[in-house]
Amino acid sequence: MNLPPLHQDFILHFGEMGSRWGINRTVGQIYALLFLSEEPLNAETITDALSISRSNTSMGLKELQSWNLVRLRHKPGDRRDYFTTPDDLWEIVRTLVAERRKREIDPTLSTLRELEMRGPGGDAYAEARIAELRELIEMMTQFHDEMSRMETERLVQLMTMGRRLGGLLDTAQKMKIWGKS
Amino acid sequence: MNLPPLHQDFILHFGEMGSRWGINRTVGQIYALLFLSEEPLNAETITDALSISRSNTSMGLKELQSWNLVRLRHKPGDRRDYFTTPDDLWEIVRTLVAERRKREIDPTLSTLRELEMRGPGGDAYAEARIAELRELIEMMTQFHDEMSRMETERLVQLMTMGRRLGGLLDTAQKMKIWGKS
DNA sequence: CTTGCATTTCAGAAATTACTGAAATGCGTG
DNA sequence: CACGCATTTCAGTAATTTCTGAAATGCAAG
Repeated sequence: MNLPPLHQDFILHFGEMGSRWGINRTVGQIYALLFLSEEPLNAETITDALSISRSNTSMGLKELQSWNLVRLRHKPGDRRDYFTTPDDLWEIVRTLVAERRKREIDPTLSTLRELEMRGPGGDAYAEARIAELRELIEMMTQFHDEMSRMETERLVQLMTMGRRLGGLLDTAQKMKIWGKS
Repeated sequence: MNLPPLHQDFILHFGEMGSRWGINRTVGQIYALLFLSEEPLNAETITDALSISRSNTSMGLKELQSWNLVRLRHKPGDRRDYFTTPDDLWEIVRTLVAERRKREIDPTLSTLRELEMRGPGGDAYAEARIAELRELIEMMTQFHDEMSRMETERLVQLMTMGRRLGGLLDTAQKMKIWGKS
């Protein structure tokens, strides 16, 4: 890996972090490398920059594509694939959340619903617990749906509200801006 | 593993899910088992229920304790340790978020800040990218701080606002409920 | 201080996951 | 349709993580 120290350290950090999430070190490093690069990079360049095998690069890129985290580009007169990350960081966050939801939340909801379908079976506590968990997850995904309907600007606005959130709820409630869901 | 099918399937599901997060299958299963149990369980019971080794149980419980995800209980006249999960699901979510933040977000923020400290080094794009990422993460953690200051009831209120969030922002802005952050 | 139970530690075994090089496939160009 | 380059697949190997049984530790009660 022969990169400027800044890139080097950034990439190593996200390699480590990657392994705490579901993705492996290499995939994290590839993403970090692309993230810092203004120009799209091809597989050969990535392979050299990270000192990994060409096939590892190929698998890593495939993984990133399955997460919708990289975009494929082409240069005129060059038939190699070039990869970039979106310029808009919020778009990256949205993609991450959406993909994790698809892979983790949705299957969990199906399982919980399936378990509830079986009806009472003797352990009322466990059944209540499962129902409660399902409700919580549904509530959070609905909230997320709402947030993802907002454009970036609005989201930033919401985020920067800082400590005014609680007060806002008060005001809204007094004004009956919304009713019971 | 000799459990009712409901418990069985719930536990297996969270075992699988656990491995997508940083935690391993066994730890996920132990947590799922405790989650469904009204009564606190001791290590011996868990070992038998999941058909794992006693030492594996011990390590799993240690891991869960390090995440603050289980509570230790004692029964009079019994010196074994008993474990439970909190009744309040929101508390569980809060703990999860707080711990992941401590382990993933905070170290990342330090790294990014350290990288920025090094000052201009030739790659303006990469430096801008890192700064932008740091700002995004800071914004999200501030938002999270705000949300975690709210009590459960308020949070549910916020979550169930459904599609009224965007409108609420409009209204609030018109009324100048908050200014620039 | 010893006994008896409960828990933890730890080194090695087992299982899983990641990585590589070589071969195969795909695909545009002449 | 064959050549050349780019990418993917895959079987074997390497590395890492998880799990176990045995030994060590801890600790309350007698």
